[in-house]
Amino acid sequence: MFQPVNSRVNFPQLEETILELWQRNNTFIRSVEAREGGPRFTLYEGPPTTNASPGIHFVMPPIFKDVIPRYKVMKGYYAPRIGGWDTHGLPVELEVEKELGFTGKGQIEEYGIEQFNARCRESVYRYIKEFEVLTERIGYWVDMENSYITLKNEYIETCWWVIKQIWDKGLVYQGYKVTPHCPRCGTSLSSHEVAQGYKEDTEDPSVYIKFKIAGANGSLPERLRELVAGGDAYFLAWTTTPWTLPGNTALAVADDAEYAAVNVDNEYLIMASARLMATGLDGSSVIEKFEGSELVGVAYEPLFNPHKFDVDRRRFQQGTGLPVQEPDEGLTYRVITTDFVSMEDGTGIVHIAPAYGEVDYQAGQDNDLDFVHNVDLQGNIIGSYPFSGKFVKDADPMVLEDLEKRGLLFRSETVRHTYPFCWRCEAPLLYYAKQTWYIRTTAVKQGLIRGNSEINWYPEHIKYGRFGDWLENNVDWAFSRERYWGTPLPVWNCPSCGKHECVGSVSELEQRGTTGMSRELDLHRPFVDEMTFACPDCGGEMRRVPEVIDAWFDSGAMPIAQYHYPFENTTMLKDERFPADYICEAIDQTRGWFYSLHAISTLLFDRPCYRNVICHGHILDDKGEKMSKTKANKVLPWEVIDKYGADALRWYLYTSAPPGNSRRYSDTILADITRHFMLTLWNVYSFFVTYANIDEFTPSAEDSQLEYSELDRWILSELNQLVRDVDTALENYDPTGAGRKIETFVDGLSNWYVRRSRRRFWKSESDADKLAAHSTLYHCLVTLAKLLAPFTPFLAEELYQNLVCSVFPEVPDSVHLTDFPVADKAMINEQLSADTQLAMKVSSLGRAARSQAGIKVRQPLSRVIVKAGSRQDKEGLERLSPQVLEELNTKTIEFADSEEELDKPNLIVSSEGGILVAMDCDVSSELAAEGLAREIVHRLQNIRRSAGFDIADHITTYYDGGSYVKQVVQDWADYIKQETLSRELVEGVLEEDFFTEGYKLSGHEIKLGVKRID
RNA sequence: GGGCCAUUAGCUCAGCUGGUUAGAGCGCAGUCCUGAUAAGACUGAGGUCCCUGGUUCGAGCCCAGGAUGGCCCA
Repeated sequence: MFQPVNSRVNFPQLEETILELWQRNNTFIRSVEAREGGPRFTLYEGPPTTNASPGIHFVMPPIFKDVIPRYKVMKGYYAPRIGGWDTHGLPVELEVEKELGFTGKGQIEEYGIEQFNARCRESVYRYIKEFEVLTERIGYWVDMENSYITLKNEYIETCWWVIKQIWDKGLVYQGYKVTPHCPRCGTSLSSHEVAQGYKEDTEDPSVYIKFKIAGANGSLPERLRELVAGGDAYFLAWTTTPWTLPGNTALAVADDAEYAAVNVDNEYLIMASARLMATGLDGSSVIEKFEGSELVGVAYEPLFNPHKFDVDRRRFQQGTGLPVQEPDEGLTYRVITTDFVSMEDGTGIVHIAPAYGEVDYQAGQDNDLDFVHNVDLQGNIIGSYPFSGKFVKDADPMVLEDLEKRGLLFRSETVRHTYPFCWRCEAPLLYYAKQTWYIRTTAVKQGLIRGNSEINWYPEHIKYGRFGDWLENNVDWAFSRERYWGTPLPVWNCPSCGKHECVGSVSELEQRGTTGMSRELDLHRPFVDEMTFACPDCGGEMRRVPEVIDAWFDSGAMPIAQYHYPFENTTMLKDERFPADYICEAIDQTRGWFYSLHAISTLLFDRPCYRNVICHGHILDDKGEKMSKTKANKVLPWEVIDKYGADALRWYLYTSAPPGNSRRYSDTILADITRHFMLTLWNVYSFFVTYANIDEFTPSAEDSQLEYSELDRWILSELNQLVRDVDTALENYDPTGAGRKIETFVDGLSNWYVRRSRRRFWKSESDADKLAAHSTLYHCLVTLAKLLAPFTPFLAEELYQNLVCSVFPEVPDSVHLTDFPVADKAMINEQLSADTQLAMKVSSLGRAARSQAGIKVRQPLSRVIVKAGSRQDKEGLERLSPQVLEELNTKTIEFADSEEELDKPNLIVSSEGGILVAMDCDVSSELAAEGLAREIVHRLQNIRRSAGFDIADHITTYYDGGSYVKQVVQDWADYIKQETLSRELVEGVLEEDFFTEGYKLSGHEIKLGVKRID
């Protein structure tokens, strides 16, 4: 006996009991260990950052990670999977800052780095708990007891080792460069972090500024000198960042463009001719025209002479850096030429502030320009400007006000454009020249590209699209952060002689005679900052530089850091733990983890560290918009799981769209999936168990003796095709294709096989045909359980436990310990598949014809006439005619050769795709009587059901009606008895304790009553 | 400004190498069927296959340009 199965099922509840079963039996670990000795399959866990409670976006990667190793295990692979948590970095610090109510870095230092970092540690462990609970609940099997955690000393030590390796290759350097800087977090961001924070439609000032040409300068071109002599002349430049104007040290023109001097209110403004129209100055009179090259070298007066505002002026000098310049009251700057002057926006004259733009900095270097920093690292204006002390964005209007007073503001508008913000704290980023530590990834660019050629990307276009392009445009990795909670950069500096040393391990620190290591070792700040050692060159005291490293570096080092290589697990590079067979994360990781993994692996080993990647899109809300806190459109995973269960969520993610696409989530889709797929399968299962228990069917291991019907052979053929297709799809990292095939199969199983087979299951006699039906359906369900195990592990387990474990005590005690099904090619019959599809089509057309004629299916008809599309089709239909006859409730099937033959008044025809199906709608008195008999059976069944009888209960049936009704009941007595499990049919009075109902059927009054026989 | 992806019914998605009248599920209206079914069948309404050109005997599919959305880069 199988456990009885209720057709009403609560999936979330069911899953909870399965979870307990797995826990009790230690099923996950055993599923891994059972395959020890098999070929190894390695998954790398991309560690989630544990800085907040997990949202629905968190469940997408683990669900796609899970399906492949589960499948591989069933195929015999040894696939231990280790979890991991990304615990360092800005996001964690921000969470703690929020808790403490901090708004800037200064408060952290006041609070104390030791306490601050302790809170960071506490915070991540708190969130790790939440992630663990959710991970388990969604059925993601990963070893969380041995998870790697990036904050551990061992993990950090490996990161140090990696940096030392790169250092020794001469690929770590400190550069004075313009980097995207977050004034709130007080640190530079790497290019992949910046990428995550662009906001479109950001409103900024759009201002046109007048730069007065210095008349005293003698080097003016002839025509310009005449111009200046006649009145004030200005260059007109455009900017969206007024706060950078005090840092202006040059104007740039395109040397081959035409510039015009126009007369505006008796002043002369010079700008590109091509931009006159866009600036609205095309109506003004053009006084003179110049080539851009003619303007180069022309001097103009600074808007703000730095010396008047107590700000240093430096100058680029080849080789010597940026020495401070002497004060100069009569300071002028000059026009230069560069190749990035746009004629698409602005005035064709570009304002250059070398401290605040990458190209500006470059221009400064190339032209030995002056360099003025008028902003500090917190984004506040320094010096003694009228707007000093203000945050740059707040200073913007004050800068303009000041310029307007002096008549230097030509026009002030606003513009909407795309601007980068800090991906975490949303402060506007400032491009800011400062010193940062870099890894020279550009030195291994060819290796990065070559390695990528060996990686399989799903979807494929990522390979030479987004990821390939990214590698082609590789820039050096700015990997230091001026922060607190992170892997400390293991570089020590000697203040006396300037020597830098990189430390690659704890033992190296010890060997150097490092002081400050006495306490219990913690490689984080501030403890590591207290560790000092003597400079090998001059004997000075070497101190660690203040920076920590980008947390992306941590996660990118995980292939080896999770094993504390090379300090432990020294064989890991050779025993198939490296590289990974499979990783899976969201598309935004092309510049994140996918890159940091690839970069570090290439730098260290000159080879990729992963072979196959599923790169999935994002979950959007039901309107196709990104889920975000501010929009309040976030879907919480727990709500979904508590309502529909993890399997439904998993199935949705696998089958609704290919993983590479972004997808819209809505609650109704989960409801739909539950009804359409999960419950359909469940009902087939429940149907099977119901009848198997009634018949005391016991599956046997060998079923070769069975007499399969055509229908059985058909579904078994479909099943074996399914096994083959699912296997192939999963082999090719295509869970979506595999899942969709399973869906189609389950639909056919339920709505053709089971529907067509019902009679075989409920007929009274237990014959060979019934046994074949039971065996076939049993085999389908058991195979489905195994096929579904990687996708919907809970439902699969439930089916397996009840259908298999309860019968065969010697089998593995979980579906996840079984082997993946193997297709029996001998069972595949393509012809039968095609024929059955045709029979379905003909049945469908026949029903359409009946519907047209208004004759219900319960009324038998004499014949159906089919004009098939081909001889082959006709033969196929002939073979399957019993199924068609039953489905259409007709006595005979005939075949026509031409459409004309179907053109008769009693024939109602329906057609599609060259197939014509005609129903003969003449209802003889015999057919009418049979129809009435079937109608009576149908009514009796309904009474039985509403009376609450069990399917197998026997009854006595009472009936009353006119003579025609009585005659029909007598003529069809055997049939009625058999169908309704009636012992006898009693004509006459209906006693009150019976269940009775009265009807009018085909114009005849009839009363029916039933009573259960105990 | 550049790159990648998507755009097919009200919604979610299929659509093979270019080949007859472009499909499914959900939803809607109606009819039917049903002792496994929370299901199923049939009919109907619902399509400018994002747009504009081009290649071709033939384009949802190939090519060019553009639009919208998502992601990424500047």
